[in-house]
Amino acid sequence: MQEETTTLANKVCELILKDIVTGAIGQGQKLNEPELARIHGISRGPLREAMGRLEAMRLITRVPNVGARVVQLSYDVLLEIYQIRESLEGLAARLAAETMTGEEKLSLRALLTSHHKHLLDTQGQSYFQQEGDVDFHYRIIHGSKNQRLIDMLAGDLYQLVRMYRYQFSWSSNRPHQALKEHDQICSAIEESDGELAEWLMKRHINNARNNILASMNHQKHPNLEKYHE
Amino acid sequence: MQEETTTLANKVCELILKDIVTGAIGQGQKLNEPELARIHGISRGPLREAMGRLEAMRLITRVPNVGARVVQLSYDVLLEIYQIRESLEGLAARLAAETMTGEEKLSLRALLTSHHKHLLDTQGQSYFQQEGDVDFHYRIIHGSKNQRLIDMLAGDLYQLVRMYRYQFSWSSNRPHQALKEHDQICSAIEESDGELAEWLMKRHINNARNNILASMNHQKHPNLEKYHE
DNA sequence: ATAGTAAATATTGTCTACAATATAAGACAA
DNA sequence: TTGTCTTATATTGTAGACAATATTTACTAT
Repeated sequence: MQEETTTLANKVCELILKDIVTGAIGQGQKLNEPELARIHGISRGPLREAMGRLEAMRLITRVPNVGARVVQLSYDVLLEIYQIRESLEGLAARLAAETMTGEEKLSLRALLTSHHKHLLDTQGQSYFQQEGDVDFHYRIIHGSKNQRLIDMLAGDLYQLVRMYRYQFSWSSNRPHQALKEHDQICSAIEESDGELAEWLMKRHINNARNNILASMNHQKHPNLEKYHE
Repeated sequence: MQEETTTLANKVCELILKDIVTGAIGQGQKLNEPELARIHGISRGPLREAMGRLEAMRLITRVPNVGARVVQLSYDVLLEIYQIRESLEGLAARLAAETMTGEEKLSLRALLTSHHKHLLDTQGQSYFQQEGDVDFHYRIIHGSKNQRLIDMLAGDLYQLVRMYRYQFSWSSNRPHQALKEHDQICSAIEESDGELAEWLMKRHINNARNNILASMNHQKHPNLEKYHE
């Protein structure tokens, strides 16, 4: 029983998505259709379809008759995203607190326990911290049970967040504090206190936002050298 | 100076979008590619690109090797959307209050004045009320200056809201109350009181949501007869 | 040298044809 | 009649060729 009925456009979209998120295809870089098609061994038809999806999730921008380029990351856009995340993930936390099952809550707590353990073992190794943060938020988003909300947050928006994490070396340098905040949010959810969960999540994301703002003062343009080509 | 450098896919996308929103292409209806292409006098290439965009804004759903269908509207999804709107438009109202220029504020007030006038003239004709409501929210969304937020609210999400307005005959039956709430929001914005603007907007949308919930009890499935084919 | 213009090239947009898959129709057995 | 299998049809996915637009290059005039 193979559920994976997919298409060339889907597969290539995934591949290009990864290259853009990790920076293998740099910011602002032009996407040449014949070249990309040749690289992936497909024709331009499915390639253009893949590019259409990347455009829909705003990882590339297209101009008619001119072509497509990878978006340019900036602190301004990052702050825009965090404003939106604060609102939407606050909502997600409230809904999660109201609708998560006992099983889901236990699983969420187990996730935090493992994060705590890893944090002690590795003295806050940043890579794990990043992925762990993504996991935690991911769980809560899905716990909201609001499909549209899930699509918005866990779909397009998070690809951009991942892209920033890879390429904007701001590297959450407050792992212990973040974990503590996660713990508070988890507790509120366990007690089905939606109002508190929302408030804590919004503060948590706002703290992360302030962390970014602080790092802006140190390194104004962290990766201008990547604007090659 | 013609700025409208567009493409066939763009134009046809607009046309099909309109047909879906207004119901000319009914809910759940299959979209046949050769047929649609013939109707619009284009080939399947640009048509598929147009359909990709409609899929991205979640007006149609596609299954590989099977095809595309118009989404089915439901009260559950409508409530999901209103939860999201409450959060995001609340944020938009706060940002608008903080960043709108004096000129924009004057224009917003003028809009409300004209709405008030029309409401008196027509005794709350519902069509105008609907469009007026869209206009008001549209202005505030753009006043937020957060491009990502603008795209999310004024782009994909509002097409769905429009679709519900056309096909889910819930017809805002509280025009005077809604206008009064708009007036309050506008005042908060004029005074640059972001916190109040956000709170008022959230309550405004929550009221609309409750209005929908109330109508759910009267007419459970308002347009099941449209599920033809 | 530089600015402007025209030809040449490259890239994107679109169409047509073909391959792969799914759906519908029909034949056969229970 | 009903259910299943086979065949036929229709529809979607993909490839390749052509048209339209943009970009680059080369050339001329100032």
